[in-house]
Amino acid sequence: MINVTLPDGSKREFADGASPLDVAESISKSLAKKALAARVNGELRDLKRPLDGDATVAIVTDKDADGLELIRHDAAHVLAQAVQELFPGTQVTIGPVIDDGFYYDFARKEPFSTDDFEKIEAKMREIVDRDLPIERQVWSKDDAIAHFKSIGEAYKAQIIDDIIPPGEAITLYAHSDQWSDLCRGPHLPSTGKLPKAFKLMKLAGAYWRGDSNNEMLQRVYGTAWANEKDLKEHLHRLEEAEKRDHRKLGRQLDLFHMQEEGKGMVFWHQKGLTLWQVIEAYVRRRLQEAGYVEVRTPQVLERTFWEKSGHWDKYRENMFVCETAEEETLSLKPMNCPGHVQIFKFGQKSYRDLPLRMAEFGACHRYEPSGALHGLMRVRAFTQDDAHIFCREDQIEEETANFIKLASSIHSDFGLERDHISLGTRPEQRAGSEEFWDKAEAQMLNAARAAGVEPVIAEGDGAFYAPKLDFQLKDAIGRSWTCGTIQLDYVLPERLGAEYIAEDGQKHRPVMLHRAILGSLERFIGVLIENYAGAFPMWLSPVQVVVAAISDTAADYAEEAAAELRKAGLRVEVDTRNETINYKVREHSLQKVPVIAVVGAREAEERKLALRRLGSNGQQIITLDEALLSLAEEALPPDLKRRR
RNA sequence: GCCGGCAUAGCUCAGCUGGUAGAGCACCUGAUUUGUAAUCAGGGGGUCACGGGUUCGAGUCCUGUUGCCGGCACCA
Repeated sequence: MINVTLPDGSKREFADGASPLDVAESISKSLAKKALAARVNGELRDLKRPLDGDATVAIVTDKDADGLELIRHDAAHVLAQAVQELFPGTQVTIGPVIDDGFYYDFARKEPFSTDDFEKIEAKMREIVDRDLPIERQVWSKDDAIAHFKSIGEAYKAQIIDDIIPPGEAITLYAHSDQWSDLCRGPHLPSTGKLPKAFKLMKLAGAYWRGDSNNEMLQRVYGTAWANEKDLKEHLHRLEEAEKRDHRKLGRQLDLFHMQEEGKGMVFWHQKGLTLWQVIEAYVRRRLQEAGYVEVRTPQVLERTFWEKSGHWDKYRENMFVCETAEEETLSLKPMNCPGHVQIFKFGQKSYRDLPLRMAEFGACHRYEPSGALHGLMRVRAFTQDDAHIFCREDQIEEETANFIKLASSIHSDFGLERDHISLGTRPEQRAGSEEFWDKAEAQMLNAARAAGVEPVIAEGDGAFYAPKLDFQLKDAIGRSWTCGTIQLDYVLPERLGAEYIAEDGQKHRPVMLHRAILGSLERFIGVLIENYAGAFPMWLSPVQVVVAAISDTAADYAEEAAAELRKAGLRVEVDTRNETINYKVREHSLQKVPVIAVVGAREAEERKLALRRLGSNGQQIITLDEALLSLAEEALPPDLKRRR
């Protein structure tokens, strides 16, 4: 006898060998029908796998997050079977679940085409209709390797060989006798349980085992949902997200453009630059408040300089190098750190000067691989809101914690929600002892916790000389970008000979904290555009108010009102064109101007403004004097608002 | 950099199996002086990304290059 405890706390008895499916059936026929898998003592298991003994059992259906994951995993398997049926000779490799769907990597000489998708999807539906029982099989490692080799699946054989410790058993999941795949499971009880709400999305290349030295496989991405409605909603969300694309909005709102001759370089138009300047001024105030000093270092420096810093050796491929008529070799700075060390080294520094927080809006150039370029998010010329904190070792934690608080406050002032903070730990290739890394990783973790955040551990993602914390923000379609980082560095001060006089009168080596809050102005503006879909809050909006005249009779007053608003510090445009007010409202609304001040004969007469807010079609008629006060107040950056 | 796709007017796009380029918006001109998301009429505008090739003839087919898009790798 097996005692089963259900989620509601009730207990039932079953014969030995009973499975979660029996449990589901004992509860209700409909539950058994909807059941996809079960959580047995917290572990996700196949529905038909017999219970080992007394257990708590929760039936998983497509309403659970677990259920959706199973559906996606099975969709990947069904995709693989469909592809192998349609394209014999194609080898399978791996097919995991990802956000919103799944992918499967195939090895096949001829490229797949998106034209094949329809055919593959039809075959997938056919496999669902076959309702093949999905069976869990336990194999020995050697048998499994021999099996996959015998059927020409070299990649599978290699995975098993590399990943599974010798002697350990592995599981295969078989779609009846038609198809099987190496898999930890669990899976649905049969292919018929897979909802047909799936769709193949895109085709891409991907290196075998994620290593660019390996051959490239063909990756098919798909999405899968519990039902047709969820699928439709997902596709709709993607369409909506596309409208927020910063590259599209950058053109529509006349913020910036890029062109062939300057790959990865931005031409900032007037409105985009205004946004930039507002952001820069805000960050400058926040840094000044937080005890930073601002500096500026040269754009181009001699090769010998970069040799000393170590970049010539380690980073050469990514540097823009140039030669002069006098045969000097120079490089555009790819980062600001070595320059800041020079300023630190200039003259003598005392322990009383520490921590020294040295900031620069530093324009850097990096020769990024062409395939990495992506709108404003990944460019070759960018401006970091960079700073280096020179401090003693015992100041690291406090400085790091304070930095995290400052960065969080700034991100929140911009209305951005952080996805997560990641702690990049020791990479495979690294400098420094294990003790050093143990200590450094603990310092970063403690500092994060002191600032009230629990970082997600990114194994092996640290810099080669020390761990780092990265602030991850998401774009419109869910891609995560690093905006903000703090990295510990003992190496550069050593290399470049930075030192200070301590209380003991001796020279000591400072530690450096590299840190940025926005990351780069370019990327940050890209994220901002997508976050707001171009409809910026008043304080960031390149144009805050458009004064639109209804007819020529109000034109003079419109100019006068605009001049007054400008005097109050607002960014204002006037529209006295010979167009209807409907046309003007539409145009400025599409340009996402937060406030349109409509003025006609009445307003001119009474010295008033009819204010219309973006996104509402009501209006607020107030006197020009009132408007000057209230709009100026509204347009104040968040930090200045707090000071009042 | 690698795999795949795409490239037609300022923008968004149409142009079937090769027969000599089109729409809407934008722009310019004129009329209209307008009350909260497109006033009407007329006009100008394209080496069809660039370079080779096939053909009587190429936007369309082949090929090379560049750029962009989606991934992968990279991002101290």
